[in-house]
Amino acid sequence: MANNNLVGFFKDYLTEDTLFQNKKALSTSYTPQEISHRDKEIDQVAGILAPLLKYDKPSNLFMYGKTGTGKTLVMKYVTQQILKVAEEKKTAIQIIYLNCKLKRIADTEYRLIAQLIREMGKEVPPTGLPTDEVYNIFYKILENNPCMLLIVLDEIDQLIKKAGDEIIYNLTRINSDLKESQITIVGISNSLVFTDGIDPRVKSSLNEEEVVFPPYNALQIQDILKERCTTAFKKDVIKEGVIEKCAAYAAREHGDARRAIELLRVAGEVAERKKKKVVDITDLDEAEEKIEKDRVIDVIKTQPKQSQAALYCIVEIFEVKRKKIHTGEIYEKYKNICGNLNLRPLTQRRISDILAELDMFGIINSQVISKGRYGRTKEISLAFSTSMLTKIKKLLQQELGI
DNA sequence: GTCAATTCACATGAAAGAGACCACGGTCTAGTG
DNA sequence: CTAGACCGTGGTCTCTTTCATGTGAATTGACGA
Repeated sequence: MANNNLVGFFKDYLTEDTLFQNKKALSTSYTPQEISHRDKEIDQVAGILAPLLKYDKPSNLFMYGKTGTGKTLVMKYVTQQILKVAEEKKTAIQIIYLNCKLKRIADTEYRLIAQLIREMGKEVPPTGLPTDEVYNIFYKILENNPCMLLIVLDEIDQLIKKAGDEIIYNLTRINSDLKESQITIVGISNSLVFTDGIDPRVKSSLNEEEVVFPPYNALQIQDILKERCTTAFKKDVIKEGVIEKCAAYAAREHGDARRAIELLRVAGEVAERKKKKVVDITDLDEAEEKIEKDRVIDVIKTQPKQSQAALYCIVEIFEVKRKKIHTGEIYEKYKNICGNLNLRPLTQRRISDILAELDMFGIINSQVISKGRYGRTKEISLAFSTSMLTKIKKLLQQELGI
């Protein structure tokens, strides 16, 4: 675009009518006025947490449910309402919401407590202090400002997996020492099975009450999407069938409403960029592809060099072989490549872990298989479509500086 | 032919080391009155 | 005398390595029919 046109472009851009009315309604952090199809869960959660308002300690609560089933939404909604009442009645309630998945915020014991302290308005160095010390600071704050503290730990499974189950035990133990304040913990988790390996004491203290969130079915997702659409989009922008398809897609992905909403938003953006007046099914398909591509690219870019190199090996081998690949082959290739890249080759043990990480990010599919006499290995294939292969390869070459 | 033992090629776990980052307290240094 | 620079110590955290143990079915080989 020539420079002299740019001003015109921006002006056009401003006056151009957008398909959206209130795009925020489609963002992940948006809390709608009313939450549909979750009445039962809201009532349960509210019932369990209500004692807070009377300065009674409620039971610790545990919430299960797959991603996008509205756990966080329900929790935020209920806590908002509690805070509203608390403000009216001048009840000292503090609610701290922490997402344990966010790196460098609450993924270790130290950081979790440090973050809690920060939320309560005191500064703590990000590292350098002994963990006991941080506990002491936390304890003192609680003793000095008596309150009912509700800690919501989202994705608590990540925290426990990385940092062990002692944290929860320690937090619940603080309670018995506290005279003025009380702590209640709410754990939110995606996986139903994660409590299996943890200390029974921790389990019982955490699991005093539990609420399970079933996945939405296609019809429910349709309802939710329709509701969001009326606020988010202008009238009659969404063509018939789009919402239905969007819902069907999400229902296939274990009823993930968040995905469905994101899909709809991206579809809107795609249509808008094409200067269309409506969003139709082709936009939806394009959006699906775009989301997938962006996700993969985003993950790859944020990976460390070693992981990128490992992935590059997989891509290269796959280009030739077009079949499932085994760990051994990758490691051989990887060792060769390291020389060219000026990388210190890691041990096979580490590469094995890196492969597991890539699997977790959904970049590759790996499955442990036994080939009988010929050993046991991971069978690996790429998790993105082959049409993206060359693009990904180029991206990797660029990242690695080949 | 049948069945248990063997074997392969890694997976998976645990522990511990290296190196980065950081806070804290003590010591040293230079600037100030 | 004091503020700031500079060290040493002790702490966390991430990424790795090292060592050890586990694993599941194809293969092997002994055994009996």
